[in-house]
Amino acid sequence: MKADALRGHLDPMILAVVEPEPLHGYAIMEALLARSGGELDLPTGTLYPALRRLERAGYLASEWSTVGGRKRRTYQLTSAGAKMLAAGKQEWLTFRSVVEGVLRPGEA
Amino acid sequence: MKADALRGHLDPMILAVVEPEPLHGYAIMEALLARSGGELDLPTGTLYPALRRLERAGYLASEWSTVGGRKRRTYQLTSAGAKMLAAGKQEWLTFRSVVEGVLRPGEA
DNA sequence: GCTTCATAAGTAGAGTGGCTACATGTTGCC
DNA sequence: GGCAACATGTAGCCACTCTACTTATGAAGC
Repeated sequence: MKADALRGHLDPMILAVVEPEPLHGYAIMEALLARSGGELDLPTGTLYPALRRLERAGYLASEWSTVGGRKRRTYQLTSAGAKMLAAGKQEWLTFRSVVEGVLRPGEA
Repeated sequence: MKADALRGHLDPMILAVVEPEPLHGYAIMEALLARSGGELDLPTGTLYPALRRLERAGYLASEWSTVGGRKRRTYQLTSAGAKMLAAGKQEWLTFRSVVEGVLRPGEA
């Protein structure tokens, strides 16, 4: 999977994995990896800046904690983030229908 | 639909519309608009550079012609382009399953 | 004749966001 | 002592889409 493909789709995916429960960055990486069947292996240089961006934008809120001597920054969805996630899901459906309307992926 | 969403997905879509028959730039724009149900209205500043890029890469071949006093540059798919298109369709299926695995868009 | 829209192709420059590569530190296993 | 996994982060690159602009013809409306 090419890198650019992710552009603009990563944000809702991050919001989606923290929706059911707050997670720290490393756990978010693992959740994305698991939920994508091992396909979505984000480099830290992508994830951490994305988290800060989402927090600055008000979609996530973070809190520091220490577990077993390791510092963690745990992110949870804000109400604005929940709205953004819902909008993102809707946009995905539109995007998908656009691409498939043009690509007709069945006709290989 | 946000602009970035298109990133990395535009190329296969362009290849897809010129697959059945060669088209010139303006006609490609219209074909994309039609096939996407009016959603994909590309600015010329996106399309024309993309076409040149795809030609430089060997996926498209172009030819000038004049129709009704208007100059047209008609693009057709090369065999490398056809391969690229097939690969692009496959990649789309992977990408789709990754996003939907993470997003679970049904659970709105 | 003049304006305006659709047709047709292009360039310049900006912005953004995911990437590579690097930096830092802990815990636990061999 | 050394390495893997855990955990967080920054700096800078680069590719692609965008806005805004330029050029030019044909047809319709007034």
